[in-house]
Amino acid sequence: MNSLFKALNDPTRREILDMLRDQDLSAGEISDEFEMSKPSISHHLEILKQASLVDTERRGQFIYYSLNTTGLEDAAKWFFKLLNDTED
Amino acid sequence: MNSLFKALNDPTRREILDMLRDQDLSAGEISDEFEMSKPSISHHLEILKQASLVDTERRGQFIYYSLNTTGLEDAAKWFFKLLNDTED
DNA sequence: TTAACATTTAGATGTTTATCTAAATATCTA
DNA sequence: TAGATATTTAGATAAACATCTAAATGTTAA
Repeated sequence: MNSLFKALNDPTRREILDMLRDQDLSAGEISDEFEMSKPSISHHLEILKQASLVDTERRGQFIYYSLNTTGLEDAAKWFFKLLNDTED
Repeated sequence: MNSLFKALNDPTRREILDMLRDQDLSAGEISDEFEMSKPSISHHLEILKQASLVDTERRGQFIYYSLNTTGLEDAAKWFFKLLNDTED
């Protein structure tokens, strides 16, 4: 759970997740959307990967990133648990 | 959204939220559950409050903390949005 | 009104994090 | 195989963060 919340605690990384909702994107395509160096984006992608929020797949020269919905569901469950069992 | 994810990105704060599911607790009662100084816990509580994850109410000498379910629901909605509109 | 208790504020310190540039690695194509 | 392109790794730096102790503030009760 630690790596998950760590990964979500950055606006750039949340925006990357948002971008991946529509389509898979290569590291370069993601990087193009930000005014930030490629190594920095690469670092953000690595943190998202460690948190099981994205998956990767090499296609030729490119490495494509996609959302890992299982990871997202696990995060959503954490909130459900907190909300559902709460005494009001 | 920034203060929300920042608040969630700490195991102590997440445990505090978990404790508050069952009952409201004073700052001291919360502090008793951790091997950490009272000022540190106070600081964590302040961050949870800024994120609208908890509310406070003074009762005499004590200040009681309770879960703010609205704040939690907003967080849950963020995950829903990411999950529901995703192309698979 | 003073002593005791509950909580927060202030200030300091070590660690983690986001970012950069430079260099390394991997793949494709001419 | 050499050059070009895509991505990551390494190393450095400044900012943010978690934690501590000491001091301040707020409340109760004798």
